[in-house]
Amino acid sequence: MTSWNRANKLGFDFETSGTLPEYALQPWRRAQGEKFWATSLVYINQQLGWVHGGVNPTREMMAEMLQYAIDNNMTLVGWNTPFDISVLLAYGLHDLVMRCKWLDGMLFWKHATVTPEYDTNRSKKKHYGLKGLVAELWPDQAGYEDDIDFNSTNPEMIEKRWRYNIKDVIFTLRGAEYWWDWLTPGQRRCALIEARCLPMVAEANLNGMPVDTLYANDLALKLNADAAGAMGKLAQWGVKPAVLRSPTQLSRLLFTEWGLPAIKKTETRALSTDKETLHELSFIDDRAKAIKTYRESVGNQAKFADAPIKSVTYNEDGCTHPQAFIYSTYSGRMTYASKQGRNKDERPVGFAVHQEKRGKEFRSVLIAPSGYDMVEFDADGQEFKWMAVASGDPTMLSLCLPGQDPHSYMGAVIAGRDYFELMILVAGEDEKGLLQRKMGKLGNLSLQYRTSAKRLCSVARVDYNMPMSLNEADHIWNTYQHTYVMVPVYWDNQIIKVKRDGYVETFAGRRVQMTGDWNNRDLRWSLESTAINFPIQGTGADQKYLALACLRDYCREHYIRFMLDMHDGLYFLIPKATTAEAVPYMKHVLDTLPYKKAWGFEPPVPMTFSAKVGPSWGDLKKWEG
DNA sequence: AATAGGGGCGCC
DNA sequence: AAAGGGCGCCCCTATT
Repeated sequence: MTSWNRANKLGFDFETSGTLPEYALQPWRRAQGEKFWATSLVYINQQLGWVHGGVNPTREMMAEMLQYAIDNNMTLVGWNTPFDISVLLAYGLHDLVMRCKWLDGMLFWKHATVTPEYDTNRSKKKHYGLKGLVAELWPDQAGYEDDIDFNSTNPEMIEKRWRYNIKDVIFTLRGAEYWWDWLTPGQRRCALIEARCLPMVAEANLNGMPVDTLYANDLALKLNADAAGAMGKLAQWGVKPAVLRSPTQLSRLLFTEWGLPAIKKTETRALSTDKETLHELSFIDDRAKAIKTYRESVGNQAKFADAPIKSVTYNEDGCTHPQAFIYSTYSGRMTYASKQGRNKDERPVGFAVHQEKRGKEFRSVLIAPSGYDMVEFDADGQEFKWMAVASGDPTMLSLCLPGQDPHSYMGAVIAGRDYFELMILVAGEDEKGLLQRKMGKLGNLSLQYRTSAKRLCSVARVDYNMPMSLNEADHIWNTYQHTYVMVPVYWDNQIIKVKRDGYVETFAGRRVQMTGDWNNRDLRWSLESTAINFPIQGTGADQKYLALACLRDYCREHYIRFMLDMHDGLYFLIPKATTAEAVPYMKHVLDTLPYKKAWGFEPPVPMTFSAKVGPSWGDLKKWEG
């Protein structure tokens, strides 16, 4: 990874507008009778010292820029580049876009400086915008964006905006170069792989995902009926919905008026009214069960039925457009924003797709566009495998080999029976066998990161609805410690190492600064947990970006669209006629990702993916190739 | 009226 | 003393 070469970089930036000011950030409005447009495009060849582009840029002007970059083997450099790429895509330049190379200065800045949030300022999330960059690096230039009207058609303002646009590109190039210099070779590798995914993320944000609004309406009605049913049971007690929606009022009702026993407290020492509390209370009082049902139904309706419908209504294109951000977590995972603007000005472009409940009932809300199959590639046992690699635990590593079933193994150890015997029972769908495997799965998934027996017990009871005593939880906890002996050793060693180094790295070289106050009683546990967790979770993120990068060309050649990232699951839309050929090919690419070449590290166990195909998110079937 | 923060909860 | 981590969104409440 060499030093920054100005000769092969082309800085660029758009200014945009729309029939409403907020449409300036919604390129998908272009397809709706051109309610979105670019007001200005600047691209700069720093080496040759010229500025190209112009105000009211045409599709031809944009194509010219892309063709120039391709012909001269130059890389386009932007700031928060997915947005600007989605502008180009909205103008119909898909093929050229996918053939170009892209970078993002914001991405470098993030890689260079990211630190866990609690390590710096708990309340203020750092922003990595261009204006913030200028304020930090060139404070005398700060405020250059003042008085810019992005929507005005006044000739003076157009001229002013053009000069502002030029400044943006200059700062973009300077900022990208500045932060590139900060990066270690490993960080540069990761950032470049991530940058390969920029146009795919731009495409997903632009296209959004079709919502089955009829289905979503039915779901809303059903959840509404569930809530009404629960409310009906509570009516004789004079309970009002508003009370159930308010933690303070609910607390008064449960513990003062009804005199039910307290289960646990919140961080601020109030009596908790959460799901676990209601779950435990439901064993002694049916009213608690009805309250739990009511709260879950109401919450799920708002989040997963009403919100998708609202976004489709707002977007006017039958689609929901949660906006993916590559940069938003320190671990490297993408997150999705459902809204643009804040508070009263909120624009509901999407919904909380990342939190979508598991299960057909909810996930059927999202469907493939006509002519496409929805395809999911899921990284098999991703966190279990990376923990096996990180800890070097021989038992874990052997369970990552083909034909093994880690959950059956753990279940067998917990039950004190033979592993292969249990595997046979599970294969025959024996009820007791399946239950023992489920227990093993719970242990494997819950105890990887220093969870206590107490918490394990709660997860089992509340989330899995499994009866479990604290004694049984203790047994599972102890079994985990004895089964994967190197995992607790990894925890200890990792804490010492990260404390000493002042940073923590993934297997790929992604890095987070960890120079916080390890002696602070309130911070220590969090810092330690990040030290343990980051190599696992962050490597998963690196793996996802590598996967996307390696699939990009194939997707372009076969009109396959990247749709959604769910951390260890990647979703694509594949033209139906292509699916039969594409799925096995893409699976092969994913099963043989070039880790050694990309990261300089070859995982000692096979990293495989499973494919699922179907017409909607709720109706995906395992691909039997 | 608008905003910030807490409680709670969904996913990985 | 006890403590998995990472997020974003919904709702309510207190504050200004």
